[in-house]
Amino acid sequence: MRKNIELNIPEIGKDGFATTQEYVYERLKSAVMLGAIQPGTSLTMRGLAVELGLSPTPIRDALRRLSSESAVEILGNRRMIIPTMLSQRFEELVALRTTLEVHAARRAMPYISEVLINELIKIDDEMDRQIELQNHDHLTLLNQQFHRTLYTANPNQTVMPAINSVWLQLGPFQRQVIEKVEKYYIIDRHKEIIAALKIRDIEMLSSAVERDVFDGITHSGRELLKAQNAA
Amino acid sequence: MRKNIELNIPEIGKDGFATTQEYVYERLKSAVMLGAIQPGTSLTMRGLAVELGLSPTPIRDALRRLSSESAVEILGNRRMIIPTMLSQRFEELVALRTTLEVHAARRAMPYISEVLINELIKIDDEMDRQIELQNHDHLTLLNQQFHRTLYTANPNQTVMPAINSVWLQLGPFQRQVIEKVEKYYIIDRHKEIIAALKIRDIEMLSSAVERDVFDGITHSGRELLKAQNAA
DNA sequence: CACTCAATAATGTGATATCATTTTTAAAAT
DNA sequence: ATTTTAAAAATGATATCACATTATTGAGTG
Repeated sequence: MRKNIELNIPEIGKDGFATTQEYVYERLKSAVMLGAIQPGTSLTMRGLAVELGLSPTPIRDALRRLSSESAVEILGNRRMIIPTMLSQRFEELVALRTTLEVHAARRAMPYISEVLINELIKIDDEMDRQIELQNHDHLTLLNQQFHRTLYTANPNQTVMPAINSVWLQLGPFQRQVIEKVEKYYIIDRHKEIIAALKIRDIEMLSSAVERDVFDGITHSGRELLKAQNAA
Repeated sequence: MRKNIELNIPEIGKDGFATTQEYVYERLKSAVMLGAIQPGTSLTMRGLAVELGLSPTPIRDALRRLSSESAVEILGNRRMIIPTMLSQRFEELVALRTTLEVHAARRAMPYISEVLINELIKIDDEMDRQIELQNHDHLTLLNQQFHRTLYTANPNQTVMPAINSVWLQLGPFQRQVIEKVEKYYIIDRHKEIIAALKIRDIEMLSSAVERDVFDGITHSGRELLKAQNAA
């Protein structure tokens, strides 16, 4: 029997998307980002087509796009799965994420305005509220919104696609971390980032972003992987 | 009348590719990389399908993949073009390329072996031969092979897709630089990279890679853009 | 009970058809 | 000549179909 894939993602509604393919892409992307699809799950075009009530064509497009972004892995036998995390890959991903986000923040610095800082403060305030509610999905999205707002302050930035790809690759694992690590403290380094922006201190900004990435997933991710290896 | 797209790329032959889509992708990728398709050229699925004697389906897959990698731009009206280079985008791309390649080199350092160094020397020797022949296409490919060999020494690296994307975005412009800048010196920083690898000096490696990117395209690219703005 | 292997089902790929939208064209109007 | 505009052609998006390849199943065998 076919193993049904859980897509318990808030239905976004096909409206507002120019094409069906884009709708499927955004839906699957958020499912991967938020870890709604378990690593190891194999995806089939026809299966998803039935599940979403569409023809395989737009599904195929969306899956290809996701595989371009390393969000889904194409096996030799043409099967597609959400990759499982391994310790070495994890280390590479967080190192790359740090490099990319520090780069993006530094390149955004010249474009920081008071308006943008206020926008970031607003997002961060909303995050504080969601931390109390322990709403992890919403928190993940807000966290990404915070970082994306900062990095896209630079109107010519070319780094967001790479950052998105890394986020996608870490998404499913982060969900596992949140679920399985008991004491998952959300430490908010955004205050430091905002402080650095206010005084236009690029070195302080760099290290604040670096710490944000480290505290956000690196430490607890390593713990989970160590526990998995021991078992 | 339809403007025919020049695809004067050495026919690679459909053999050796698992799927037609992959063949089209590799063919178009090398065309973009080597600048065989002029920036501003608009690509149509049906046009390419006729040109390559295939159905639109695999063409579509390949184009979508290339657009995921920012090699082709999708306009609002669903048209696709090879993007033209602008000064600000160029600065972002070379800065990102530097960041990514320095990162990749540093993460590869622990995996460097004597065998790998010899492989790099072999590629570099071949480059020296091609420099004399002024064979720019072959040189570009060898240069990429040199860098890819270094970065993929790390078996867990996750940065190559991002580097490939940047290479693709700089490809068409680099061709223009080679063609239009009179004195296009190819300065070979690979000797420095190899020397740094031999003595396992990571800071020397970082700055050698940085200089290699700068000398390779940054300086002459800026000159061309300045000349274009003046005109 | 474990294993082999053939038949059956399911899958990804690529081609074709249809449709709404966009681009091109060329004739008409100024 | 230049602009307007309506008809024609071309295009991308999606659905459907055919086919070769791969996975699954289950009966037979040890």
